[in-house]
Amino acid sequence: METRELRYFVAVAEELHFGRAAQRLGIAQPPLSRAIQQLERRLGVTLLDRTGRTVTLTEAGSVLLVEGRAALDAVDAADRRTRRAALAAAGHPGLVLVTKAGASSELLSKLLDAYAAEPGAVTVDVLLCGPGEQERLLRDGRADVALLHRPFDSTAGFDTEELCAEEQVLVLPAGHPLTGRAGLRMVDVTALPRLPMPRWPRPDGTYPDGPGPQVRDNAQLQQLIALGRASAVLPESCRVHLRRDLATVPVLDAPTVTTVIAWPPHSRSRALAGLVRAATRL
Amino acid sequence: METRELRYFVAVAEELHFGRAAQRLGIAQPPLSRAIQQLERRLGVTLLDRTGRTVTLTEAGSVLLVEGRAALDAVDAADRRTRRAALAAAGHPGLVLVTKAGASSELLSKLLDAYAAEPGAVTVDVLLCGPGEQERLLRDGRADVALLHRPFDSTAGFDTEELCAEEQVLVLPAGHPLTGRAGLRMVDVTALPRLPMPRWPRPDGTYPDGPGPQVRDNAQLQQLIALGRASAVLPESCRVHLRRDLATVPVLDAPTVTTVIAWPPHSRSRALAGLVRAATRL
DNA sequence: GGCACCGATACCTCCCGGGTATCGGTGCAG
DNA sequence: CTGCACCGATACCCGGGAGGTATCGGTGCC
Repeated sequence: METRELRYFVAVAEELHFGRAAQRLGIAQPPLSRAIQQLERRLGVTLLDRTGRTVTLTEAGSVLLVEGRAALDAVDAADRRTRRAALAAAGHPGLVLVTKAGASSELLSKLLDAYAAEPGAVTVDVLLCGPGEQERLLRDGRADVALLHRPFDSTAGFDTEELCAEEQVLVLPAGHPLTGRAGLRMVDVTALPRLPMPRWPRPDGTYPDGPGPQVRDNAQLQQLIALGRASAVLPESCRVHLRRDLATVPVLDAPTVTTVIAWPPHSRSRALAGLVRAATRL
Repeated sequence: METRELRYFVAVAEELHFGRAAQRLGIAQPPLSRAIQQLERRLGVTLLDRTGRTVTLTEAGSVLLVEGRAALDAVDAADRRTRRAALAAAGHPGLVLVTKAGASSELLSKLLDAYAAEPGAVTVDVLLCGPGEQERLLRDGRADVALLHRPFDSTAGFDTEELCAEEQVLVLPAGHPLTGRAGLRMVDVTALPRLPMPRWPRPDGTYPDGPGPQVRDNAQLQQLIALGRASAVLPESCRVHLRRDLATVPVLDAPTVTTVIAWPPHSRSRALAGLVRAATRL
């Protein structure tokens, strides 16, 4: 199986439309149809049902969508990591660390300081991204190491080391009646129809349905909470960089958030090992 | 990057010889040379040093060897898992479980029995293989799930669940003087020049250097021990299927062996989930 | 210094990936 | 029910590139 075929199939499987997929790939529709047919013939498997006017994935097709994406990420990772290894050999070493924008900033700066103090430390570029993007960046080689937050982020397929665990708090506009409470339960939180949880974009840019406002970043979220249009349950470490017009109340039965440092398995980089060592010593 | 290019590069990187690599790939040498050059040009990276008569890997080349193998495994896995998904959809479901030949046989049979008793259980094909091959089989899709033994096997990149931990014992010919001891230390074991540890083949079929005899499977190993030509440190569960003319002595400071059940991340199979559930309930 | 070895180059062929034009089936509007 | 718009498949053509053979050029060893 060639990566070209995989890329073509993934495009069709995502669009469920040969014309749009071809457009996205920058080729005409007929060659795309033929490539998919050839792929199906070589695999001996029907991947798509073209019944009438709609295209749907077969069982095997959805497996290939998932596995094919993973394989393409692995190929991309090979490409990028090779390029970066060449740069590193040419005297420009460096690590790319990715983490969710606005999370664990305190831990992160402590980590960077601790690592920078080590002998032989290397420049660390920090990449901030939206929720759910980190795993992708780590898998396809755009990043070398990530700070992930269980249970929100999946650590499947990575090596990890736990760094810290923290409870979660409900973030409210200052002066809200609940502010006086010493602790809340999740049922109390979901019983706040006037302050619904905001909706974050999915990796593809669309938003899930629900009552809450759409939100794109942390500043937006805080403003909405301050305006009394939303509330949010966040790890307690968020308090240090919260606006002054917001208050927090511990949520006693919210899941504990564990911050972990994660990296792709089989990493052999000396610099990465040093960073992980520095992290575990924090 | 196309998988063809990756396959070519991996062949050359493993052989460190364009002629042999071309032969292995079933093509002539000149197209192979050109393909590698083109790959280097497209990456903008020198992968191989052709200084005079020998070919060596550059730093970037060794990265691409490791990453490229992983990527090719991922592509193979996509292929195989898609085929198997089609078979499963056609009414022939089934799981392939791989484990080291001669290890954890008791645990394995208990696991298979427990799983078979579950409602909706599916046929489980058991694949036995040599040491170090399991991870490969799991990564490239030839197996769905594995029983691995830490710290011998690496679980990097897989999801795992611990099943049991056991201490290790030294296996000796019956009647050996040490047989009477209640426990040993590793220093006692390495101080047995007359009974050296055997040498197992590496994944590529070659043997490491050392004083011990070469050994290919469990029966060979036991015969060599019975003959007084070798000894071995093995998990204590091996005792149940040991020949009668062998004896065991606990090794107190040998690393604990943990048997884990491992599967590729992102597995969405119902059958696999059932098997893992059965395993954790053992 | 000659020779054997090995990767690179030159040059040719043919397959296959991609393009355009068109067909054929499906579902919706009027 | 009929026409039409939509969409994937087919027919056919073209060009690039992958693969083959012959050969060159550099290196190291006898």
